[in-house]
Amino acid sequence: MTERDAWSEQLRRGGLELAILLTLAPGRRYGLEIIRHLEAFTDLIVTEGTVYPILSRLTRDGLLAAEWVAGEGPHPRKYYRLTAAGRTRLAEMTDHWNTFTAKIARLIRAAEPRP
Amino acid sequence: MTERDAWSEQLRRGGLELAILLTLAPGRRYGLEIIRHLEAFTDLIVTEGTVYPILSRLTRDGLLAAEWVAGEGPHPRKYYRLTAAGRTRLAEMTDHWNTFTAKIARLIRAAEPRP
DNA sequence: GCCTCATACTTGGTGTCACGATGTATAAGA
DNA sequence: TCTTATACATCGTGACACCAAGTATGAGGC
Repeated sequence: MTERDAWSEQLRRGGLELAILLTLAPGRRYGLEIIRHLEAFTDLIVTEGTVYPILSRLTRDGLLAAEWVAGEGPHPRKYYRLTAAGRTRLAEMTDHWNTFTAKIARLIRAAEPRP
Repeated sequence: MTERDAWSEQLRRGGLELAILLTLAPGRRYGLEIIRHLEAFTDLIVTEGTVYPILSRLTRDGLLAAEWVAGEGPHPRKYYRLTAAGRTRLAEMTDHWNTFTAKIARLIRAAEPRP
């Protein structure tokens, strides 16, 4: 299904992981907070079923550290923050992102009708 | 395996289809030619096993048209060109790409240490 | 005429991953 | 007590790039 926007889903696949790490760069945040921030700040709609698996994977890989905090809200929250490894990795990924988008941008310019 | 660069592969997934369509925007090209052009023009390394399935899918979806041409090289070549639908779709995708990268760029700026 | 070698396209199997749906738990408010 | 909002977790699914191996064609050497 969803033949139309199958591609945009593909596109997100690469970007979402980076987007989540970037969201955590300024400081710790919990799951739903990340979702709301992404939507408010970039119009990127992501659901829980998408974000939680990514957060789990990033934590398992040592890029994030998780910490339960109770008493702040109606429900205990699991806060995530970047580890040192996560920060290093984020820098690498940002770098990679920039060079990759530059390549695509170059193709886009080459594809435009001659000016 | 390849835990390290698993992400960069993910990133390519979204961009490759766009990159291939962009490569075909100026005119028709055949499979290996697309691979060589991407490598020469953008340093993007893609193998046959990656490109041909994408070309098949895009053709099946009506975005590309294929045509066998013999006598040009040592082997008959299958040339691909954008259809009208493909051109429309390419414009949509380019648009989508631009807005998406703008969102990530915004996150990157927000993640930088305050200047 | 045979044998490499480069060209060119094809295909099957594999692993990864976002996404939707569903479920569980907690506590405030009516 | 019953609803509602918050918050996190997970299973199943389908899509898809990638690797590897395979097929076909003709040119050049000897």
